[in-house]
Amino acid sequence: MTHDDSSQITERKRGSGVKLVYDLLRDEILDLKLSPGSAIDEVQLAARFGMSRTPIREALVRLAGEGLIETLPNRSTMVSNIDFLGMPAYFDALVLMYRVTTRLAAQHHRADDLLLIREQQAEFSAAVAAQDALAMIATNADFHSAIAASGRNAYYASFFDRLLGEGRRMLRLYYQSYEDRLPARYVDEHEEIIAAVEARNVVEADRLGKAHGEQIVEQIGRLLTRNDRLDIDL
Amino acid sequence: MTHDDSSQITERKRGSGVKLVYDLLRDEILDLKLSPGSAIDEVQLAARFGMSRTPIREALVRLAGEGLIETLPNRSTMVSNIDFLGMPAYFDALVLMYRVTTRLAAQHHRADDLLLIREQQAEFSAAVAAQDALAMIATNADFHSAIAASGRNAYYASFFDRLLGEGRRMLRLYYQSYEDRLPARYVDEHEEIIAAVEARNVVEADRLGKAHGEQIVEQIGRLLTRNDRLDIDL
DNA sequence: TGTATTTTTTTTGTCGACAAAGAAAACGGA
DNA sequence: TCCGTTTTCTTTGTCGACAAAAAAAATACA
Repeated sequence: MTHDDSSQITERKRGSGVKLVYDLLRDEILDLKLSPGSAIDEVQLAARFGMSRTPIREALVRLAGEGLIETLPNRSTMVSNIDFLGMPAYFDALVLMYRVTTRLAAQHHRADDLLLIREQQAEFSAAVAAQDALAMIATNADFHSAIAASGRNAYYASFFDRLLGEGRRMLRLYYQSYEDRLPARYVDEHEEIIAAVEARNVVEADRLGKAHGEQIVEQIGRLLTRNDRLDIDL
Repeated sequence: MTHDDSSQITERKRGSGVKLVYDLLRDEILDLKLSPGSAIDEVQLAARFGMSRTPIREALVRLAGEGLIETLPNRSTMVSNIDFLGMPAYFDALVLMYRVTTRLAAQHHRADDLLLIREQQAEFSAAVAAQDALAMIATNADFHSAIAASGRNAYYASFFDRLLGEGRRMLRLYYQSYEDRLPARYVDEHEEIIAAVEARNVVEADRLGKAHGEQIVEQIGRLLTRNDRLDIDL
């Protein structure tokens, strides 16, 4: 038994249960609290949240729609594995979306967007200062999500959100091993991005978005090749 | 009453019901057989398919995940409206994905991919010859989906599929009004794209993808401005 | 001991029922 | 007749139960 939240079986409002389960499970998956490949038991979840299987099931269907869990027909459902083979494709898409969303933000942002963006940047900065890896990862995603939202293209924004979500799991691996060296640089790069967006400097925003994305990709790539070497050395 | 399929309440295999309902509803929505904004009644669907509300509900949750239907809390669920205000953003994303997927296809396709692509092109060509608007729209999407799949980037491919799906509804409007003029040109452009992909000519594939996308966007744009003028003239 | 077959157990997919939340209709007072 | 209140009706969200599928365990047989 790893849970002791039996005390919070309080009255919930009708219809709120699904969102509750969905949000919590999503976070646990993306933070690697639920490890990829581990099984998910509907009955156990139902007991844990003090509700029937029906709303649990609905939350699982939604998560499956996002590719975060996989459901074998008639048999167990499990947390999706991280697709290491597909990582080049992932990075390609991620960098492109960094570029496109930052560029569009420079073009289409409105004054009050910057407030929200600065807010996210402040939270990211605070997480870096506090050395809180999990918070760093989440607030970094929120920052870029806010940039994307200010670009006023819902299609890019939702696609980017999905990529960032998937990326949270890989970043989690990254921060687990490297132990907080470079995040300070990301804070500075974020500041540069904000400046370029505010100045409506489209070309510079594009360049910074691309560089920022490639930066992160390179770091993760370095981690992975290091892990490969370890395998060989054993 | 518009349905008379009460005869096909045959034995289904356990677990197949959801997919059945999902696929059918999805097609009906994208073909505009279910008009945007129209209400969806769970009970009625359950009766129509001869099953309980539970699997119907699961199919609806999935469709909601793709944005094809909208669910107001505690109140009715309805087919999503086509977001005309968001169309510039949509076209922007669509053209970019035309480019990227065609480009990647030229880079990464394998020999047997071309067979599938040519198959889809043949079906599209047949639909054009038969003047079957609905089939044209669906097979056109399938063609570009096959191109994207051969590019070996699952992230782009699934995003593109979603855009193409949403686009089917707009194309449906388009073909309803214009009555089959330009489709023949699209067949030729598809052939050019296939040739560029097969020759692994990345630059040409990129150019053709972009041109093909902008072509379609321009046509739809023309339709919409014409409609605007009609409104003013009344 | 090892393998094929049957039985038990676990877990999912589906069902019918019921209560909550709105919407629509019925009602009443000015 | 109009407007606010109450009552009925419709539709959703949730529940507990049960049967189908597959896995795991038990059994039989060589």
